[in-house]
Amino acid sequence: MNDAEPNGEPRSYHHGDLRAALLRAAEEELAERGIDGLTLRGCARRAGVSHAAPAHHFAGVAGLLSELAATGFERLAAAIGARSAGLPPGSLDHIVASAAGYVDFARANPHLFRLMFRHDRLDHDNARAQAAAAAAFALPVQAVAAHTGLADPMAEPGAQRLVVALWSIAHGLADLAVNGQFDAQAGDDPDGWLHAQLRFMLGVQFGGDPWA
Amino acid sequence: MNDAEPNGEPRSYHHGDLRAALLRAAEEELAERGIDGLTLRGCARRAGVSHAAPAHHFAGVAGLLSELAATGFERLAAAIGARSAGLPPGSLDHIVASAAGYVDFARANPHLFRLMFRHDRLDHDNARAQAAAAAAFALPVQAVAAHTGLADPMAEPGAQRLVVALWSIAHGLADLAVNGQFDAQAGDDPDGWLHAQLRFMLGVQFGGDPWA
DNA sequence: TGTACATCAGTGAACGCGCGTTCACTGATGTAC
DNA sequence: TGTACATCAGTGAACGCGCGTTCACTGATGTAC
Repeated sequence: MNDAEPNGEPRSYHHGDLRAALLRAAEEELAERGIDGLTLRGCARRAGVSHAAPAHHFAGVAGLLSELAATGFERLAAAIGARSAGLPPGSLDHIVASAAGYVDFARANPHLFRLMFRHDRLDHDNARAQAAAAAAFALPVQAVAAHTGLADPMAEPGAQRLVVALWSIAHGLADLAVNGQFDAQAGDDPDGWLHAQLRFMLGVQFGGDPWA
Repeated sequence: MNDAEPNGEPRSYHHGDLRAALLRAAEEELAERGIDGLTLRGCARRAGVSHAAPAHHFAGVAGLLSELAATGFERLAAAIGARSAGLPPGSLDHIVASAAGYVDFARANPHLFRLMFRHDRLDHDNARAQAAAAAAFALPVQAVAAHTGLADPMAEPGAQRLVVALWSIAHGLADLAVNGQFDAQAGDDPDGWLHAQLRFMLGVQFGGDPWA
């Protein structure tokens, strides 16, 4: 079957980069079958390797899922950063773009997004996942810092509420959208509908004119 | 073992109300083991009945979970109604109380709350679950109708955005809280912290003075 | 340059597990007459 | 009031399934000398 690399070279006994290949396979399994349909054996199968091989690279299915979740948080942060790059830090445009990055990431990777919050399936002390999550959660804090001019928004109750508001609004809209709750309302332009909704909500919270 | 009812009467061969007993057992299993730890066999075990008995009452595990989810939506609507009852319809107090009912229900029933949105585990066409979900989702529409004076808020873009804002804010805060994301901020009074946060967010959206 | 050896990364068979489901069955209940 | 019978709601054994994990193994690689 899969005894050759894409370039046509025969595959050696040693895979060479099985760990990365398993992570790719796991992400595909996740996208196709969902979190509960993902198994170590299935990932090994997809990677073209015996079912016992993953044990050499991951601490069980929780270890593999945690690495996937870490990747998810890293990509989430990257998506937010890419969206808001170039916009004036702390501006409403910057904040709306950040939230849009959050929502769009969730919609593009629904199962990965859900996995990232499924603590029951993740290794509680995977260092990379914890760091990636912390880095992603730091983004709304930075946005509010720029918006308010405060060095540490979390130390000031009003600014902390703004941070939590930003995060909750993006997360709530993303989660409901991922669950298909807006299918009836969003019509044939869900992107436009969701972004208008975000701009409305954040415009009110962050002081712009929401009706503009 | 469990061959007697709580009142001491010996249990007959026929259970009498096994369906209800299985639902109770299922809810306990759900609370203790989570969605993925709940099995038909486990529910039967807890109800003190053979593992094949549930097949007489539910269409597989999806059928049982859907009934649980339906109960969840019914209780969610009841919790929201109980919280906001007596407050002036459409007032900020009414809206904040409704959202607080949503958030508190989620925190009190984390696994049930998660189950209600796990479409992959539910029967897509369970009539009771669909009706219960629709009834719950009608509450924010009614709240905005009272707030704006519009008969059908969903027909007017601005009011529709208010409905979605109310729902997203409550849902986002609830979901993040259930996932423990605010443990660091909420301190030793999570109720007070969450309610202050809700009042802040909704106060901005619904026109009161959020700093009051 | 060659050889011995340790280490690493895979294989494939085997294990036990709990699950959902099926099946023939049996005890209990209700109804017709 | 009694009897026959159909139906219902449970039982318990059995099935096949895919899973995670373990195990002895083997091919490939790297290193010491």
